[in-house]
Amino acid sequence: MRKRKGAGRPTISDVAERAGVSTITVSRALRDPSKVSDHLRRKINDAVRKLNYVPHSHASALASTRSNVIGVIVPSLTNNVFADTLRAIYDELYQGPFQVQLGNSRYVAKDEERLVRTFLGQGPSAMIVAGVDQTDATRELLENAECPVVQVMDISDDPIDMMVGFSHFEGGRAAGVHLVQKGYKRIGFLGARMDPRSHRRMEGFKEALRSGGRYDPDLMMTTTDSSSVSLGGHLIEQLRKRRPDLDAVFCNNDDMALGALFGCQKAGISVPDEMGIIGFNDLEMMAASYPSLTSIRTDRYQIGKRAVQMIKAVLDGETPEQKIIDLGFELQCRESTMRPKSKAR
Amino acid sequence: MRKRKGAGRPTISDVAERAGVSTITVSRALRDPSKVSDHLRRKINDAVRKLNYVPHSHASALASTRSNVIGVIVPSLTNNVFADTLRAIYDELYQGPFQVQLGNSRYVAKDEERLVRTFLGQGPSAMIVAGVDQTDATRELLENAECPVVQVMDISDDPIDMMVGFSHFEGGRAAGVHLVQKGYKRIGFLGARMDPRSHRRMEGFKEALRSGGRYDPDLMMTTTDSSSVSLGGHLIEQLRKRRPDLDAVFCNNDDMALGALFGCQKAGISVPDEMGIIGFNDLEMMAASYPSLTSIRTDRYQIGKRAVQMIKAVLDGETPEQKIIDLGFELQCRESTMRPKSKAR
DNA sequence: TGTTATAATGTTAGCGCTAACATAATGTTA
DNA sequence: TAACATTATGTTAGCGCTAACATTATAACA
Repeated sequence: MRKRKGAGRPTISDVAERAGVSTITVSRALRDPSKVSDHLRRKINDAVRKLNYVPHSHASALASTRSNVIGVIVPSLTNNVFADTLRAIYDELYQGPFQVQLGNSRYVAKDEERLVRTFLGQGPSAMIVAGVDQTDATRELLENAECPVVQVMDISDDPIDMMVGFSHFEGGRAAGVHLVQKGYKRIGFLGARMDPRSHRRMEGFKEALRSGGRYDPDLMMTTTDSSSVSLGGHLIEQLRKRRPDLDAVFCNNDDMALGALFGCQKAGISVPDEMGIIGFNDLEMMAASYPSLTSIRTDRYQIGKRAVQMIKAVLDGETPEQKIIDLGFELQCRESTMRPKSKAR
Repeated sequence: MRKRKGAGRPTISDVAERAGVSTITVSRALRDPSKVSDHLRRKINDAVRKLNYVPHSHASALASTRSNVIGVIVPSLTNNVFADTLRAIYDELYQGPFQVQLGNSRYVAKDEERLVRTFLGQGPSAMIVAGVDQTDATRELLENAECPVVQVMDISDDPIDMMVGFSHFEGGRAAGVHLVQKGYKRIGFLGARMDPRSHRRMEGFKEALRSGGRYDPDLMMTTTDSSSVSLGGHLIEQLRKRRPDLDAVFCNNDDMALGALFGCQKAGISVPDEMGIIGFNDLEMMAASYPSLTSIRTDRYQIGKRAVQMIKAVLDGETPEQKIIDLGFELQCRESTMRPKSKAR
């Protein structure tokens, strides 16, 4: 006897036998109940319940060459920014038949490549990847993938397939313009992690400072350490030690900005009078802090939502009217940069 | 002609043909290279590269009745607490052959049940679920699952299979004991979301207050709204309006605690002199804030790590020496509860 | 040198499901 | 009621891979 024993779980044949029908009828009853008469459907559902039958998704995927899996690759699980987008993706997929396959590239391009390769092996229905800075190999893999691909969080003029995001360069520029307009003179930059998106923010920021005649390379402080609240505090302390005349900073992200605020409070420097602070992303806490913190609001939730909507549309055979969606950003001006006019030095 | 056309991607037979070997040899070369001679292995690897072959994981899972998928179900994607555990799980699984299948139950027990059902359909190698408050049906599904199951973040004396976490009741009690010891008199509780874990924290907290003769039900303020920094500010404002004599609060979690701090600063109430604040989880920001915030430190990363280690051990045929791992917690006493002795009213 | 253990490769069948076609049951129309 | 459309169900094969056994090449040993 040379039988293989399977997983031991009930199969569709067990259900079919118990319900007195063929397997294909069970298959149909489960996938599209309208194709099966009430009479049989009831019998089948009973059998399913009795046997506690759960379809074997791998078998289904193999037979139908469709997996209903959407691969999502983000660079960080702990960064709230991606968490919001991820939540939107899950929310938007909640109803449908799709499953999310989530990968964490940890900001390492080679890891991303590995993940893309693995995910593509599952014949995903679609792929969502963060950013536009894939390796050439990753790009090629995704370009040749037989499924819709959406790059999220960023935009460029050269999408692999589709894109939803906003311009980090412009976001950084807006922050710079704001600080210049508010009358700050010695304007610095605090940047942690410094992934490609952060770099573009910094470049936009620098450009704004140059245009405003306020660019001082000595005030740009970056590190590859990952961002945190405490790091924001440390960096502003260091930068002030080097340049006590510093009077404003644009922080790489909101954690850093909050840390910078705490750092100032600890040092007895008043925000916004002696120090203007602006962050990036506008996490929920920015409005709630005291003083409230100015930030560049980005709609991460919307990004995830639109990405999934685009994917659904394409899978439904529609042609999206635009391949690139720029969701923009919005400067939320709050107390941390509300410098009284009179105080301008 | 009645051929089905497959996904169009190269299959293992294409590789076998090109390398001039049988499919099983290719299969072996990819899964366990030591079982194939150098000579053939090289040929096979060449063919794989030439054809850009990626194994079809569904076919593999079906044939081997092993999926190498570990199902993980968390109640929130945006809550940092789970993000840390999740990151640990991904980190710990990084090397091995395992894939994570992540589900978001949004704190809804029925959704969790649905997810468990779906995940079990993929014949996972293991399951990790958050908490111990599953529905009866979910419990039954998991108890009958033919794979290791680890409940994380919490502990009870009645595990489905294995458990890694800590006692929320004891954590809450420790917070209460701390505030009583510090000499605070009118001690309140701010609770958002109030999922079962938060409830146990509150119960432990109440017990400590009762023991210390400081329990006042009028000072316990809860809401089902999801927690946030701004909510922490609103709740403490409301509670102070109701009871201006309030002099300390234990917050449900750290976001709430930070919000409470900002709320006090806004109202001109000094922390810790006029108001003691203690949070739960000890997120990174707690140590960096000003004043720094006392919290109950929990090792979420370690929880994820140990969960995966237990799973790996079981899958390797080992019997874990303990089924329940209590990782405990640690009160981090910081400025926000450092009330000068003299100030006690 | 023949016998036996070991390593390397191949053959066959089947994992559980669904696509594609086939057939039977029912409804519709003139 | 014949002729046809429509709906409901069944039969068969195969998705791409690997378990289990079979065979052949190579090493080890008396």
